[in-house]
Amino acid sequence: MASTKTDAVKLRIYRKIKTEIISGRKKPGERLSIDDLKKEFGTSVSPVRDAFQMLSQEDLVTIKPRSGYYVTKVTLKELRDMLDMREILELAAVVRAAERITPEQIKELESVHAGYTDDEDETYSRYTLENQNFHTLMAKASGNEELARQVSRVHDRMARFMIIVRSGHYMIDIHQKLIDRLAAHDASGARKTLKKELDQAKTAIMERIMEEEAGSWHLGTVRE
Amino acid sequence: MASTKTDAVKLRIYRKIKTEIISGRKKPGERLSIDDLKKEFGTSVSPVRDAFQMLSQEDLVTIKPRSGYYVTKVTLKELRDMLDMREILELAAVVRAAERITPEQIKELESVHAGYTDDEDETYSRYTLENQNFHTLMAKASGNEELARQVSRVHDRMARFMIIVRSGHYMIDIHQKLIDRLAAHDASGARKTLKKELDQAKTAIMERIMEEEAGSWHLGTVRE
DNA sequence: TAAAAGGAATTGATATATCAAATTAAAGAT
DNA sequence: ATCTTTAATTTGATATATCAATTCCTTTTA
Repeated sequence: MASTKTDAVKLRIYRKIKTEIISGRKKPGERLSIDDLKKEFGTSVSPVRDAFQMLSQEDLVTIKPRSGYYVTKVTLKELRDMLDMREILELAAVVRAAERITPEQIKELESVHAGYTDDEDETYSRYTLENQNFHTLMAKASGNEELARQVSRVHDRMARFMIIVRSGHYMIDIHQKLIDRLAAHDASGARKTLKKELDQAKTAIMERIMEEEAGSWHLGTVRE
Repeated sequence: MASTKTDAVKLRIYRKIKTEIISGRKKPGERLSIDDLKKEFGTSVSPVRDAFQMLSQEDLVTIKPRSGYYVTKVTLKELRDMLDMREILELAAVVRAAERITPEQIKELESVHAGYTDDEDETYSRYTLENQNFHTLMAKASGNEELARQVSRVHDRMARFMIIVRSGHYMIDIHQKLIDRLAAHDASGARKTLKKELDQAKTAIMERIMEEEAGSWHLGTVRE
């Protein structure tokens, strides 16, 4: 996953900006300057523009023609739509995965899952990343690559709102149960378990948003 | 939808190539030359590259770095995945649409549907376009804009394989019934009706593909 | 003082130039 | 004659230059 010397410059720039947006370091509404990036990477405008163009296609960057590039703002409505999308895609994926998952794929899920601990010192972003990893792997086990890619995409766009519910080992327990149900090829059990996790996550996200951003139209927007 | 003078050049180029790919005029595997496009539009390389970059993000164009831009090839597996995706997305959409569709949206669906006739003289592409339009409108009625966009995207990628089953007024009947069920806010009825249409379309597509492209790895690929 | 108009500065879009990789064709060896 | 190696050509990637729009600040006027 790391950048190699064969990678085009635009891909390195693309990854850098994407990480900054997903992690929340670059706030919605914030301007992304071509000039800054080209200086940072010691390149010209072309690769930077290519990178922005790609990110805009993923809805992470919004282009205001002849004006500038901005981190895409997310409205409450859009967040709801994304959470709904997540449910549609992941529930479809888990049912298919339960039918056809292989022992190797179970092992992969377990190895990602083993990375979790309930250690409070662990960084927030590490949990989010591993969680995203877990869910993407599950989607891949569905056998539908397009479905897996869409799951990953939705997670990317929601990453900065993702709240990992870890109270009382909740996450660890539920992921473990999900692995068990998948290994037993129990589709409806796996579906029910995942639904519980998704509901929990949705509630946590919406509650925190409502508290923190009450009265504000956009979410996580940069103050100007 | 037509290009206006305020549109950036890259958008006009983007639309042109997209139409050519979706309609099947540009065949999978076919090379798309920057030089040709820039001459055709009387511009320089920059807008053409931007357009290609956008299309590659939608999986309509594949970039081979330092080599060229090609119309994305579609394997049988990928077509299956897309048909599966279509089912996942559209079934989720129709259930939501049945719950919340407005009289205005019903009217919109009816007006698109009224465009259908069983006239054999009508062009194939007109049917495909109207069908895509109908299904996108339905997805929009779900209230989830992200869902609607994904439905539209999947239709774009599958457009050249779409076979409208019109024998015995089948399409007309089923779309009419779908409108009826939506208007009655009958979610399970609407779902069942749509499922029937999707199954029919899937079977028709797979059967024709199997016949016409038997023994070939890729679908609709340009002979070289 | 505030609003509007005009102009300067910033910045992205497009055009042109240069560079490097990849493909293809040609030449030589087996 | 065919396969391999190498050189030439094609073509995309990147860099630089120019153009045009937008933004923001200043100045003027009500």
